[in-house]
Amino acid sequence: MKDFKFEGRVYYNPIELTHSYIGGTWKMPVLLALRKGSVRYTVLKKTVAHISDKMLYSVLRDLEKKDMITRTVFAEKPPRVEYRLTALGRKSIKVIDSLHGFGEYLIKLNGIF
Amino acid sequence: MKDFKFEGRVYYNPIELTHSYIGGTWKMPVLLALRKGSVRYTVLKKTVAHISDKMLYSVLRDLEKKDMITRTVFAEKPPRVEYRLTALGRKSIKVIDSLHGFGEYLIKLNGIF
DNA sequence: CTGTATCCTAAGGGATACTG
DNA sequence: CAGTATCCCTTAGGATACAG
Repeated sequence: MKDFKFEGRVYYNPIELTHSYIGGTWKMPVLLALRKGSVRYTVLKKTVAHISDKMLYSVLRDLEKKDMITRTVFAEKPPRVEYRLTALGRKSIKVIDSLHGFGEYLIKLNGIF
Repeated sequence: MKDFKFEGRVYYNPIELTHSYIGGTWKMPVLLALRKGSVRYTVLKKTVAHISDKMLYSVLRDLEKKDMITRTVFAEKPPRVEYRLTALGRKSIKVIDSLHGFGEYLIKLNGIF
């Protein structure tokens, strides 16, 4: 694998690029929370246990920039904003499921629960 | 999903546990470099482009502790040490391949190369 | 050849408070 | 309801040097 540049930084392999899209503690849980369809901010916050406002908003902005989700604002009062997976976001779900499955295997393996 | 404790820290979901096994910048590239069989330190270092001694040794120790790889020392001169995937390590390869595939898709998508 | 140890920086992420 | 802004701390990871 040759190195490559993308948006101002150097990557050494495809896995690093994947990390920038779905890496970190919170991106995957948020994407999973969107798998069933449109979800609004407050619901998202409740669904993704323990996430702070700061991390939720920063993850949402980042995923939006990377075209993994869309953000739709409804001109209502109080305001309603809904988030939804794009085609690329849906594609990532398969990968995340794989990670998730491995995690469940590890839980069994280690006798947790 | 309920929270759970494992080796002294709290996890909120299976994905966090997976991260602790194969997360970070280097664990996956190192595991991939071992997929074909036993590999010794120097070869590993060359195979995993750009990794420093510090990160390589720290990743190897961590993976060993988590039973993802084994370390075998041969009493030769100069010393020879070989690393190899365990069954659990081999299981992780499927997951990593999935991440890797997504990365290759992203590369195409973004017109890199 | 196969590591260890030390120092240092950047970035991820928690806590808290505030706003249209 | 749906964010933003600010402060702070921890940890991943780079650079460098040294050792059996």
